[in-house]
Amino acid sequence: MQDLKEFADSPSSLVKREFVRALDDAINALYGGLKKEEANMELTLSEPTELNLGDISSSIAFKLAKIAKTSPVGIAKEIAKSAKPTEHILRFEDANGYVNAFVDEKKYAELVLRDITKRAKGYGRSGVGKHQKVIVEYPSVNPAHPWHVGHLRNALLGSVISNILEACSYDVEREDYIDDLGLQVATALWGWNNMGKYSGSMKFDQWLGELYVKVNAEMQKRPEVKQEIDGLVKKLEEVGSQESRTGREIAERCVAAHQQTAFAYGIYHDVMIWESDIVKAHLLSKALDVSSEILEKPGEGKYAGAIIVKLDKIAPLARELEGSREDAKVIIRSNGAATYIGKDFAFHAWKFGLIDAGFRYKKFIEQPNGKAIYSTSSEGSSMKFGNVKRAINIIDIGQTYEQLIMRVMFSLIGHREITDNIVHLAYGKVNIEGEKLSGRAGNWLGEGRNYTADDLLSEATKRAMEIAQKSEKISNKESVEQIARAIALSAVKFEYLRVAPEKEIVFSWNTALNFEGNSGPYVMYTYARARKILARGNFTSQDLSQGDISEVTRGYDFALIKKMGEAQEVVEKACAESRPNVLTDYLLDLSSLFSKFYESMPVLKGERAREVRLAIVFALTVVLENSLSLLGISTVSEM
RNA sequence: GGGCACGUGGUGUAACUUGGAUAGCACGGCAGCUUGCGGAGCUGUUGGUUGCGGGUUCAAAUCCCGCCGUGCCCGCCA
Repeated sequence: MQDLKEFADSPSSLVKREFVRALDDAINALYGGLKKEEANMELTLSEPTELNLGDISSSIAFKLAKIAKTSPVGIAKEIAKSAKPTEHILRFEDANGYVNAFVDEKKYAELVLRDITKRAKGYGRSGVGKHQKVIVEYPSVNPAHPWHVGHLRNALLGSVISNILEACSYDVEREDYIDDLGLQVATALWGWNNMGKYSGSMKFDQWLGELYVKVNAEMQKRPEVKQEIDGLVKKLEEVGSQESRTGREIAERCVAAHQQTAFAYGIYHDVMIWESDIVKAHLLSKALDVSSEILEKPGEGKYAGAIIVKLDKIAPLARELEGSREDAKVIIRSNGAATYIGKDFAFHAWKFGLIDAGFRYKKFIEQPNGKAIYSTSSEGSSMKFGNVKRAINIIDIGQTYEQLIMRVMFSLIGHREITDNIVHLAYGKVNIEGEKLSGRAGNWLGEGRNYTADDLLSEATKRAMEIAQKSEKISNKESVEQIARAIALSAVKFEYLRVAPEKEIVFSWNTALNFEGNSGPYVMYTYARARKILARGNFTSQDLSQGDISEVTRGYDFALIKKMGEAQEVVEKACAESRPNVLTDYLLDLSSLFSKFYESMPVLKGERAREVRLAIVFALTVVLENSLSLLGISTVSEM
């Protein structure tokens, strides 16, 4: 287990703290009696709009001015005059009522460069998670068709958020919930029995998806098909039935195909939980036992025979539900089958260790990252999955209502802490050029409508190949394909991740295959250029000490250094908010600053500044590499 | 009927949680930069009453109230 002490202070937070202390001291000396406790000093901090205004800024004078009923300009002036320099802060100035600090660029550069070199791959990581156990659920695609471009968003978000949590010292369990008992699998099973034969010429999930679409079309023509499928849904739940065995087999083959997609995108898991194993473990009745106090079973009326939760119990804790058309939510149907909310509640009771499932697990497949995915199973051994402190569910925004009810139910049975620690990461839908992605209609696969995640990757790779083949910078032509693949992945991933999760995305080939501007390839390109400079300059990381730190100026070199000093705070922010776009923004900032540095400050011909600039370039490659790896994007040294 | 999310130049977006200096970036348009460490780049320029109207505040894209628009949800479907 990693020692959390090593994460004590990042360069940017260290300087912030010095700044805050200097301001505090100055304010106490000047206006000892003035109540400034109300103003949280941290929250007044920002970066000045221009480099020549300084490096850190505080708007504290505005708050004090209000209390003292004088002008902020005068207060800022006084504070700036009496604040004492610190180890890394040279001087203070006031401007427009702000108090600005000028960091000693030489000392700070040394601090940042040394920290990056020392921590290397660990640079940018944080200890805030304190090894708390958290389970992240994604993408939980029905095993009846391939992933489409919308499922990909879910999987990428889940995978990257897991990476970020891990970088913040959380102990992460990457979990995938497989509903092999639902209508979708029943539909596929009907097709399997009546319409199709798998020849092996196509990826299994693709084939199954097309079959699934055909069955739906058949259902429109012959209503009796729907009834047969409904019958299959029941049969699937019968432990030991022929249908349940075949259904699981089809689902497993489909999931194995999903995993090929996942691996191609560098998306991994630790454990899969199958609905059929949840049923076998009687998780539901155990969940009912612990929640019986809030459940009702009406003998008559609309909900006769079902087990329900009254919404008026929930509404006081979730005001969004007042005024709903319904007055209750069904947990168990009158036919005995659980609803989605019922299942999800039981599942979360397991996740938090409220009930024990006695699951057995077997190894499902060895992943390319060297770790196995375990799967619940009727055989195998017991393992320590679940029993977490926090659960993050990557589920689209349309399910907010259900997630809310499910979460609040825990408060009603006396587990407020569980409600508070189930995070519904509600992401916006991915639409395709004017229409919705519809699983049922299957408007995203087959016959020229290639919107599967596999289609996207092969299209992106094709496009990257065209560009990479023309590149004169790639010395080893045999690596062109591998490089093109890395570039294609970066383009697609970056494009998905740069948009805030809650926003809807209209999928378009043009933006998904963006290789310029705010894009993954742009960041990779920056990295490749930096690497080339290091190679030409024969730089090895031990040379860091040879750099003459006094050659650092207040130009783009220092701007870049400052940005690099923020890495850990950026990762912590991305983690706290579950927003990978915080990281993509950071990478673009870094890349853009490096480009400016590169254009204006020669490294190899930098004369006396050569060594320290090489060190800056090296530091940049480390920070880029670390940040990109959290996004699941790999680097190449030429492209 | 109720609720949720979104609304920022022609387009895609950042900043909204925690109010703060000239609303940042990219695409597109226009004009430039390569016998220079990699032009997938850089520089300049064009284009915004931050959906509308009020309010709070020294200060509002950000907070509050009321509207409008778009999408989604409120099922014994998952």
